[in-house]
Amino acid sequence: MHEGHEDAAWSALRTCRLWHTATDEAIDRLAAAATVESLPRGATLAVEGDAAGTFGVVVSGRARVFHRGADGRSITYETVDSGGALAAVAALAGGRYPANIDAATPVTIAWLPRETLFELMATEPKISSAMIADLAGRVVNLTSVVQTLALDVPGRLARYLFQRSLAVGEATAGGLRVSLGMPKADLAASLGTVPETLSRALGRLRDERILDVRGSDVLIFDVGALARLGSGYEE
Amino acid sequence: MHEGHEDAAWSALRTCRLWHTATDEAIDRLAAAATVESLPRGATLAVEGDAAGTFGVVVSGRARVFHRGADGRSITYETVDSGGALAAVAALAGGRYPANIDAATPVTIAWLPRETLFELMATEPKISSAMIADLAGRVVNLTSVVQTLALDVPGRLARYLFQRSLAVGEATAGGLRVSLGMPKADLAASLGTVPETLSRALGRLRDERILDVRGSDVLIFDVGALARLGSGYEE
DNA sequence: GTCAGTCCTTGACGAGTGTCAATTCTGCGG
DNA sequence: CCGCAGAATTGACACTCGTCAAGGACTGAC
Repeated sequence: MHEGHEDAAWSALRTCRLWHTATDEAIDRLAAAATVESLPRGATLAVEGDAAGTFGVVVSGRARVFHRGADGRSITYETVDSGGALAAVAALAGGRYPANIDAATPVTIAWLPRETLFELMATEPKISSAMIADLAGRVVNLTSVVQTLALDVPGRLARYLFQRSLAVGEATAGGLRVSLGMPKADLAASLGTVPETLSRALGRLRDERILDVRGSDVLIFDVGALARLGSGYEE
Repeated sequence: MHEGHEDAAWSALRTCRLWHTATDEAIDRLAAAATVESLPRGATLAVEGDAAGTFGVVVSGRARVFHRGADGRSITYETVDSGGALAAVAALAGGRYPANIDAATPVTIAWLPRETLFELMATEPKISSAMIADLAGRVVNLTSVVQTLALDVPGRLARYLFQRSLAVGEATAGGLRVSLGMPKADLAASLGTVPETLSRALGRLRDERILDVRGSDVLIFDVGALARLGSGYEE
């Protein structure tokens, strides 16, 4: 009944880096065990503290993994795109989700029982290496989140813009043009602040002649200054 | 020449949970490859960003893994006691330390070339499972660090005291007696703040009749209030 | 007992940031 | 061209927290 979905799911499972060394037959077994689900933007996929019997692979769209503080403000741990694993840590470590997950865009997820992961690791030992590499990368990524939180808002903004300029920066006559990639309100939330403070931070960087704001793009004049502000080694 | 050290090192390697399923012969090989080093309190073991060719196992004492912000303030990721692994992530993931490490007490460390870890994983596949469990636990621990950073200082203090009350709390007539476990200056640093603010936070909890300060111990009257303040679900 | 050194506490102040409210900007339909 | 709704900006203010400075308490040595 869901043939279209399941083909896409197979591809997503195939490209998931957790088991990129697995055989196609193993992927077939995974796909057979998977439950595919499509959800609109904003939908909740997992709630911090809930019991976790399954883990997921993103088939399409983008999911956001985050913590929500007492006042409702949120901190983003990571965003996961097509082929990425969700809640793998919950499946491996404990029975509970250590974070919330929601749909940053409309997403399709293939959910798998955690047992299939254990079976896969048992039958194809090479999978373990990929898993270790993925987890180690996740640890490094989380330390980066902590470093970001240690910065003030202009620093976090600079760090974000610097990383984004490497990814989608486009050299023009006036400077390096970078789109913010999302509405300013969303960007503010993902930097752990509010639109007012983001606006002031952008204003401050503009006053310092580091960049200029053009709607939902920025023109960067001094990439080095961004790197300096964002790395935490200023002055 | 270092017989005493190396016996202690062997025991530490034997108790390290990364390879608790390994054979004694494998531990012998590890011990033979290890370089043992003793350092005084405060010594630097690793610097964020440096190239990492080795990883370590704590033989005795306690090491602190932390990030240092631009202003010198530090955030503690974890503390590692005897039998714990240091810089394992750097060995596995990239070539560089993602954090600083120093000696919280005088420590003795057994340093191992990262290749020995790979050899061990290759010859004893079960090691991989232990490694995965360790890394997954590390991820969970780091998300807890992020949650802590999302709280204000009284919240962080409450979280620390709550966790500590579970570990070393001692019921007395006057309330639950908990020792802070370290000088207040060190506690302040490990909570990511300064002694002055810690002192005020303790004063505030005292004013709210949640606890009382007795030198380097606290008497807790209302454990539930601590749990509430520290979990981020107050009011 | 006294003295010195260390740790802890308290007060005053400023920087950064969230909140609330008012204003301006932008895009779009009538 | 006008008007409207949502987004973005700006200003005023309170609160947390780090810094600096001063004062107090505890410990150990002589």
